[in-house]
Amino acid sequence: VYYLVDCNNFYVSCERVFNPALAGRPVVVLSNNDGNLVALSNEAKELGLPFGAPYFKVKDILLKHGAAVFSSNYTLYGDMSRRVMESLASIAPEMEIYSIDEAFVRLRSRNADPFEFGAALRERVVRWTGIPVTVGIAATKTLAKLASRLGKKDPSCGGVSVLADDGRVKEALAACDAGDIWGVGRAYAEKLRKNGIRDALALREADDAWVRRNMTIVGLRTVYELRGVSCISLDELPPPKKAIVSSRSFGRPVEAVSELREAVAFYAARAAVKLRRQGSVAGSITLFISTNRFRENDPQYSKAVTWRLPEATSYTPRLIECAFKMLDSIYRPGFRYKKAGIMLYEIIPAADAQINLFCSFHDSEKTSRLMDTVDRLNSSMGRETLYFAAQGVSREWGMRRGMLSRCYTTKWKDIPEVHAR
DNA sequence: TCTGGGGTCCTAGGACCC
DNA sequence: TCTGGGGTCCTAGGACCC
Repeated sequence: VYYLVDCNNFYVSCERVFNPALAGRPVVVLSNNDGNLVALSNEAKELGLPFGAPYFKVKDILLKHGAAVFSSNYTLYGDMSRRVMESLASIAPEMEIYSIDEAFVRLRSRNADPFEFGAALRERVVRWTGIPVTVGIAATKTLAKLASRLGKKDPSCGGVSVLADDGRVKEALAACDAGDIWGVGRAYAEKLRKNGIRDALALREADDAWVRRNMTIVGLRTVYELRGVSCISLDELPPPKKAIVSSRSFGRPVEAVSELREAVAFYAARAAVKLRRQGSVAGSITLFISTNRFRENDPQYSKAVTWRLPEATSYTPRLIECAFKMLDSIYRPGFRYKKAGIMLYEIIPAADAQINLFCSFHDSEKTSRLMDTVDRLNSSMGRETLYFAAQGVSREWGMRRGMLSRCYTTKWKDIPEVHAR
């Protein structure tokens, strides 16, 4: 039996844990740069605001209804996520962390009552973290996803939604658009509709050969999962990343190459940290820069370049040096740049890296110890305890986040104070 | 003025190898 | 008339997820 544990309006719930006055009010959390709505409380959803709406377009509605608005505080959400996952791990025999706010749990025991175990999972997370969750329970991951969706729509189920007997499964599938099934996106939903498959029950009963031909093996797996045949396994430990991306829009347009250099160094350094965290090195690096595509009357320029490194590395100074040269190769003056980013590819375990006979510089034990020391200082003493000067100090190009809450769980000076009288 | 940031997988077709 | 059989690697494009 699969259990999908899904946090309700996760980012909003994180804000509410430390700010109970937000209960019952419409609350939204914005994407980086205070760009779009990425999390909405139920009250905010009731105002008819769609996920992903640009903030500046819905600001007035939010203001009118007294909504609380937050910049995204990933330090807080990341730490709360860790707590939720640790709570689950304390009773889940097998578990996969699927995203920042979702985890799959599997229980093989035939003795356990699914509803009771689901309720236990839910109770533990709520009690230990204050984050409300919905648990969807079914025979496959895809059906568990559907179960949790239904659970969120039906407050009377108390946050635990079981989709067990086939009669109920059929009923639920018949009432569900095919496009709302996990694994069926916009394009496939449209294709299905054109072929007379509208609801998920019709998808489940679709012809295997047709599905295989039109939706590849991936689509066929989804169909099997709807039939109760488990095809998508539980991945208990995440596989190492094959690509690492670090990019951001700027808080304002950037024209000077000196500022772009800071940003590019900053992204390269972040990507390198992610790379080292999984014990890998990267063999190639991509840099892209672009202007603001929404400003149609501005001159537009966007360019990406990929270079192969002479030797795979995770050494930050080398990646920064490379990024600088790449920037010089594509930068053109006279444009208002809005975004830049670094991507790392050809990622392999550090121990497997091939040494280049013709390379004048090899990553030595010394450089890797240096990086290890920097990483450890930053993880124990706080982000950016040490960073490279090339990343810039004032970072005036940095992102806007004017409505940031405190880092209640990760910064000493932000810990909430409680006064008892 | 203002529009996010990460990722993965599959397939077809072409080039190449013995 | 009739032109083998078995592979790998790479790329672009398309799909999906949170």
